Amino acid sequence: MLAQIENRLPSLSRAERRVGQWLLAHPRQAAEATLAEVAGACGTSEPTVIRFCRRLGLGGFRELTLRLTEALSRPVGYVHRDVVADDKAVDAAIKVLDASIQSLIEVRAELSSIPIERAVTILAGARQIVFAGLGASGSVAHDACHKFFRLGIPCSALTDTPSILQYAAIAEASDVMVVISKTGQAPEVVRAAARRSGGATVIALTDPGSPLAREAALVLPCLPQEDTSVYTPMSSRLAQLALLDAIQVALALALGEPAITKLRASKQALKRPWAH
Amino acid sequence: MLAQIENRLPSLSRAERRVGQWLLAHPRQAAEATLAEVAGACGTSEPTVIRFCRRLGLGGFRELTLRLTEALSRPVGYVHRDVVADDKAVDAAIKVLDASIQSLIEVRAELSSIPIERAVTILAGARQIVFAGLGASGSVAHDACHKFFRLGIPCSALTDTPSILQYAAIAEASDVMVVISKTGQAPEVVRAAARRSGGATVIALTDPGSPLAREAALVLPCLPQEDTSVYTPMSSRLAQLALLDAIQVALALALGEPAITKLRASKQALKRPWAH
DNA sequence: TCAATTTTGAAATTTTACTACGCCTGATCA
DNA sequence: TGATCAGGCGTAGTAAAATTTCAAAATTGA
Repeated sequence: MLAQIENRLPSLSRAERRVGQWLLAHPRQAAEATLAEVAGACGTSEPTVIRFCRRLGLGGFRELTLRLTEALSRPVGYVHRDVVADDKAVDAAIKVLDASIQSLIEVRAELSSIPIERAVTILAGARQIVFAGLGASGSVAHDACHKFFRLGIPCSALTDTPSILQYAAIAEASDVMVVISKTGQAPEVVRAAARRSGGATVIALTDPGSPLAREAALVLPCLPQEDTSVYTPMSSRLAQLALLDAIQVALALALGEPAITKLRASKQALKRPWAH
Repeated sequence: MLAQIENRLPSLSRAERRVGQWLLAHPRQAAEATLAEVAGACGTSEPTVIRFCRRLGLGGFRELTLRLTEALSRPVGYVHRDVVADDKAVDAAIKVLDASIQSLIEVRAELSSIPIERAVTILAGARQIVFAGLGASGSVAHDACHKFFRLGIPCSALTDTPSILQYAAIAEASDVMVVISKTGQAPEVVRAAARRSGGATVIALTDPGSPLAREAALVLPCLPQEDTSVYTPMSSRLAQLALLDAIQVALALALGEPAITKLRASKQALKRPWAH
């Protein structure tokens, strides 16, 4: 539709061409606007806009808005396009979503090279699972904790340096410490993983080449995607969450009936517990 | 959109349900029809159709046709297949990832019916933003807090009932309270939103039909997808995170240079601060 | 410069979306 | 069982938006 407008542009009269140009420049706005608004924005009159529609083979203004929304909602693929300063809020939001979707698709593609099986084996034997992460990784840790404890496994989340160091000092052999850190550089966290007591197992969600990765029994790679743009949010964090989701489900399968029962019970408990 | 209609169907009155059913049965026809035609086809009156639109959170019939054409013009991808007990770990993981991707794609598709613009306007004027959520929504709150405070706006995250109630009692007019709750039923949280002091603005990330939604100045809908399978992880939570990402970026754009500078500085601060 | 033709917008007209109001049904309680 | 009330629903009216009419202005070709 937009291409068609552009095509027809040269063959139109001055006022109608103004209409076409404005539509191309503000398609989203145009799709929501009324006839009068469009005419006003183009500095022309309502009949001109209608004649414009007819000349494009449309029945009227009503049909124009339909064809426009259609054109705008056709997905262009989820390739990452950078957010730019003059994007409208919705355009920016779409770009951010696309980036997030893209990063999940990448994880999915890499899935077979991620040692999920081993992670599940290790976690299945854990006396307790401790998730550790600082800053943004802290919320990932919290989230993971919420998720895994529903399987009936004792879990906790540590999100500050002193707690992590203290825990490392008292860890036991059958504990599993899941350390989350995008860069894997934070020295205190690396130290905690290195000096853990009792030979607790460390699983690291981090950059495979980082110092933290070297201390871990198992690395779940978290591809360090470039944060080129200031606007880029941490979509790698979404990927981490999704990966942990996947592992949790796989773990539930591995644990079998008892875990499933607990899962079901914990879901049940949330079902309007406040009803009468 | 269509999914949303189907979702809402049971909670509608008889005449409105007829409208919804007809829309689901003849979506393409519906997108082109006029209000009178739809009313006629459903064997009901025009006001009923309009009330139906309003109940779905749309501005009116005009918006319904837009959302419908939108829904019709996009293909469906990553279909959700349930995890079954004899899946291998990787198979299960792939299914979980697919479900997550799908839920993000759905959010992306619904984006234009989500009042992002208004959310940005409200947040841009906030003296402070308080994110409140219990349980799994608590980690979403934490995450959001981490994200928005990097724009230079005072933020906090409250993840337990007493804190939330206490805060509600001392909220000020220019505060914004972002309440996160998938079901929107938790009575204490609803009470906190209802009894906030000083007329603070409430934004709710919740089911549009819930009690919590009624207390909010703005609802960011969070489609209550059926947790049919025990294995289904809370992928709605991923969607919430992604949506908040999008809003944060849109807000950064709206705030302009000062916020961008702070964002850049906060990113810079993370760049190997421990090097030499 | 003057018709012939096209382009354009003001105003009238029709169609469409929306609102106010009151009736009706079905539920609740005495 | 009957009175009362809330909510759902449609009639009829209103506002607004789209479309048509028509005449004035601009453009073109001699």
